[in-house]
Formats: sequence, structure tokens, C-alpha cells
Amino acid sequence: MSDNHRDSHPEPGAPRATKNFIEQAIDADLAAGKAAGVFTRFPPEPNGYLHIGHAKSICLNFGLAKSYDGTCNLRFDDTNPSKEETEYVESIQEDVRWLGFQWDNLHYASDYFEQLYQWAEQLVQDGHAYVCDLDAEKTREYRGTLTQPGTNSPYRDRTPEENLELLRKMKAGEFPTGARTLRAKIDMASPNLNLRDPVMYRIMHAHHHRTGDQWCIYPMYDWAHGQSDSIEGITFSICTLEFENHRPLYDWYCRTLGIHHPRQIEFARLNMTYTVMSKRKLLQLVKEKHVNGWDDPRMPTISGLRRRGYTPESIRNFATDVGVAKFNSTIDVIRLENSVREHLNRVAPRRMVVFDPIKLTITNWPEGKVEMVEATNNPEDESAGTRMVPFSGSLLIGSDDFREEAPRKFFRLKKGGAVRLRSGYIIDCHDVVKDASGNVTEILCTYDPETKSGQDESGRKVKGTIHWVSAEQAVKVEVRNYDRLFAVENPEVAGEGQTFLDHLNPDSLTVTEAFAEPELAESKPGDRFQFERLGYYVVDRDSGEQLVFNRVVPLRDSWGKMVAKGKDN
RNA sequence: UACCCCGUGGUGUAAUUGGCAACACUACUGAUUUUGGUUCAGUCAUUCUAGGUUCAAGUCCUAGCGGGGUAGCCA
Repeated sequence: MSDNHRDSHPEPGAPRATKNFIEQAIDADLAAGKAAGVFTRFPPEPNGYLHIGHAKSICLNFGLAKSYDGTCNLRFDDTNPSKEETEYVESIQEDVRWLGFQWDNLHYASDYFEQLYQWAEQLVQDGHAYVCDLDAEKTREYRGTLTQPGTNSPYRDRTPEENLELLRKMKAGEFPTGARTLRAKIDMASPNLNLRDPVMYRIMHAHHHRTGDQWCIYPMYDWAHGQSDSIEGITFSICTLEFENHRPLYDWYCRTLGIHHPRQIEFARLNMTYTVMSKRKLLQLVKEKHVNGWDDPRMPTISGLRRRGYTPESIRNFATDVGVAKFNSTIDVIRLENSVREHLNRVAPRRMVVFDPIKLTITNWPEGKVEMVEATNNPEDESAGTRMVPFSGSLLIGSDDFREEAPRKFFRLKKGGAVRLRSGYIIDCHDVVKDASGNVTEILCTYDPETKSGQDESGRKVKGTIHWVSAEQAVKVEVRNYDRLFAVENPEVAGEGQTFLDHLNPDSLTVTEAFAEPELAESKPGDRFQFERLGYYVVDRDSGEQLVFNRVVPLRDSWGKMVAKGKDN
């Protein structure tokens, strides 16, 4: 096992150097014979799209199963028909698969509704559950507060016979929505509010995405989740911290029913800077059209990251990298961006694309001549080979790469200076052409024929290398430069009368036209490239006649940093 | 102010379970470079505080401080 994270490019679930607290707990249980193996599950509610936080949980659950040679199920926690939709069921499966995981079994909590009901009758008959007629408001009043104990429901002491009859009538649809509940009979004075006679079933005359109108009573999370785990033979039920207070109830149900008892272990959910992670807020962003759908490349959803150009491998690496603990931390989004940079640096072919172009004419180039020059596809990977790029006397370069007058530290092209054209020749700038208002419209250079890339024996050295395209052969493309969706580290912190929406970054998307080397015309949606000296880009599915590229993430830019700090001269 | 959980560099995670505080990322320096990318080297800590146990405490004990969670017929 390597202790070096940098050379670990894990397959799904590959082992890491040190064990996290969950693995240590598993080791202990396994050694003590408390668990027969590692059987986990990923249990999303199909009421929204999966996001990067879920990715952490997916990597954890599937990863644990893989490294311990166990199994991991995908189970939809579909116990609330009013929120759940088939659309979400499908997107979730797609996202899990795309991340590189395959579940051993696909289940739905709704598959267990009948079994759950049988167990409910058992609890009723054993005097562990009762039908309560209190409405929602009264139930809350009777529950007490954080500092005061609750009081017993007046319906708490109904006989098992009476309860059974009422429960059957509830199930048969004889009462309206919200009229009654089935509650576990535990302890209204418990300091843990989850144990103050929690509701097991509520009446909802609603259409369920899978069971249709078969049921009008639906189990609550606590009543469904642990039992579903139990039925599936789950041994370690991994969930997030907010369920910690639910564990005593989880245990109570399994113990009281006398069924297989998985161990629930909680870990801290992922928080990340410059984004929001709650399903409610993500839904709001979509519904109010602050973004263009769930898979908008600015969204932290798996589908958004996919469209943004993130690779599954980079997300898996990120998940392993941030680790698992119980401390409520916030991960710097830079780490996510780094993980995709690190991967794409190794695998993305390089291409030259010019933004905000300015014309550059080579005055000593033979009229009309086009020369094909050889360019390296990826200096990090020799097997990626080379490609041919057309070079001519009429070129386009980025206007950022030229200044008529420039400070000492400006290594790019300036009047009277020289620079290498990537994969081409060294050129010397001797003059510029300006329009009436004094703006440079054309740069005039000569090229040095002795300095052709790959066969340069001139010994000439220049400080800068810039990219370019041949004006005639360049392909016009659309570029969508995405940036962070929010302008502040923690959008949740909003001032008086503000919401997280007030922190949306107005510059999260900048669309521009750019000029690409012709090779790029062949690319298809999903293809990823490094635009040399600029960043990583992916072909968007919106591409048609004209290609559309999304910026995954820019390259590190130490020059830009110097400029920002005023250290550029 | 009830109960539960958590406090280790700027960030996140470790520390053979009582034995030299480590790894990664960021930031900053420098080197290399036909991408101001990549790569390489270096720099950055009173382990929340105060006591205690011990030859030895990030780790164990006590008290305090700080952060998070919990009062859905949501999950």
C-alpha cells in the first residue's frame, strides 16, 4: 500500500495509505466477529439531482465495499411520494455509473412497504406502537421543547386490539390525509427528541412514482431506513452527521423487532467554498432560472460537473483526497479544481486557440505560402503523438500577448522584441499599424527561418513563447468561460434582508468567440483539450455548425497573479 | 440554555492507539522549461485554554472556552 497520494490514481475504491475512522471501526467489528462482511448501500432520495457532496458519499460507500470485498447497493429512499419523481431516479443512476461505480443490487424502499407494514402490526400487537389522533400542530405541542420534556398523547394507552383495528383502517384509506399517525411508544421525556414517540406512518393520499395508489400510508424515514438496511443485510450503514441523534432510534427499531441489526456510522458531509450544497437551494437556482438547468456547468451537481468537463477520475481523486472525518469542515473549491487540472494535464491533448485576436503579419514570409508545422499533442505523454498545424504569413495572436511598450518582466511580444511562436518560428516585431484613434490593429514582424521548432540550431534564445493560429485556416468557435457561481466563500451567510442569491457571481459566465487551429473542427461533444497557455476545455453538447467549448478550469496563471499584485514591472 | 457530536499549520486529513507532530493542497522563495503550464527544491505549528496523571500526553483524567446538530405527519 502506498503512502503517496500523488501517485494514487485510484480505481473506484482503491485503498489509501491510512485508514479513516470508519475503516478502523469496520476493522474492529470484523475482528470481533460483530459483522460478517462489509455490505453497504448508497441511499439517495429521488427528489433532486446528485451533487459533489453525494459523490463523496458514493465514493465512500462503494469504495468501502470494494476494498473489503463486500457489496454496495443503490437504494432509493422513496418514502415521500409528494417530492419524488422518476426523472430523479434516472439521473441518479446515470450519475453513479458515470462516476465509475456499479451497484450490486438496485432497490427501492417502496419495495419493502409490505414488510414494513407487517412489522408495524407486530409492534402494535406487542404494545410498542399506537395510533395517535393528534394533528400535526398538537403533536408538536405534546412533544415538548429542547429543554422541556414532552407529555404523553391522550391516545397513547389504546389497547393493541384498538390500535390494530385503527391501523388497518388507516391502511384501508378510511381516514383523510393527516388525520392520524402510527407512533412508536418509547419515551416522551427522553432528552433525545427523536425518541419522543416518533411517527412511523402518516396518512397521505398521494400517488407514488412506483406503487401508484396502492398505499395511502407512508413510512417515515426512521421507520423505513434502518429496516431497509436490515432487509438487505447491510452491515455498515454510513450516513451524515445530522443523523447522529437518530441512531438510538435506528437501534431501537432493530432491537425491538429483533431483526438483523446493521451498525450506523456517521461522517461529516462535504462543504465547499463558493457554492451551496443544499438540495433546496439548488432546486431554487434551477426553478428561478439563475442557472440553465440541473446540469448547468456552474452547478455543483454531478451532471453539472460532467458537462463542465470534469472527469470521473478527478472527482474520485478529490473524494479520496478530502478524507472522511466527523469534523464539520469546508473544503476549498481550489482542491476540486486542482484535481481536474492534475488529471487533465496528464491526458488532455494540447491545441492552440486564440481569444480576443489581433492580426500579426510576417513581412518576410513568402506570399501565399502555407507551411504545415509539427506540434506536440501532450508533452506529459509522448504516446499522444503529434499533429500538423498550418503556419502562414497572416496569423492571429491573443491581444494579451502583445504590448507596444512593456515592462521588463513582460515576456511576451513587444515592439522591438522577439518571441517564439509555439511549434513555429522566432519572430521579431519591428512595427505596428494603428487606426485613427491610435489602437494597434496589426503587428508587423519578421520571422527567423533558422529557428523552426524541432530543428532550430541557431542557438537563439527568447524569453517568451506564445500561441497563434493561421488566420486563413482558423476555425471560429464559441467559448463559454465559466467561473464560480458565487462571489463569496460562503454564500449561506447573508446580511439583513439578503439571501444566498445576492451573492451570485455576475461574471460566472462569459461567452466569447475564438479562433481555433483547424484540427479542433474534428472534435465531438465530451472531448477535452488543453488550450495552450489558457486552460482546459470540453466540447459542449450545444455544439452544432459551430463548436461550443466550456472552460473546465483555467491553467495556473502566475503572470496574472503578478499583474494582480502589481509586481509585473 | 436540555441532549448529542466535534476542536491538530492558511485548508483538509494523519500520527504505529501513551514514544521525535506527518502527508497533501494553498501561499511565498528559488531552479528548470519552446505552455508565465508541468516538474523540482526550500519556507510556514505554543496540537482551543487551564490544571492533573506519567520517565514521556495531540492521545488519558478534570474544569472551562469555541463550533455544529436536534423541537417535520421531510430525508
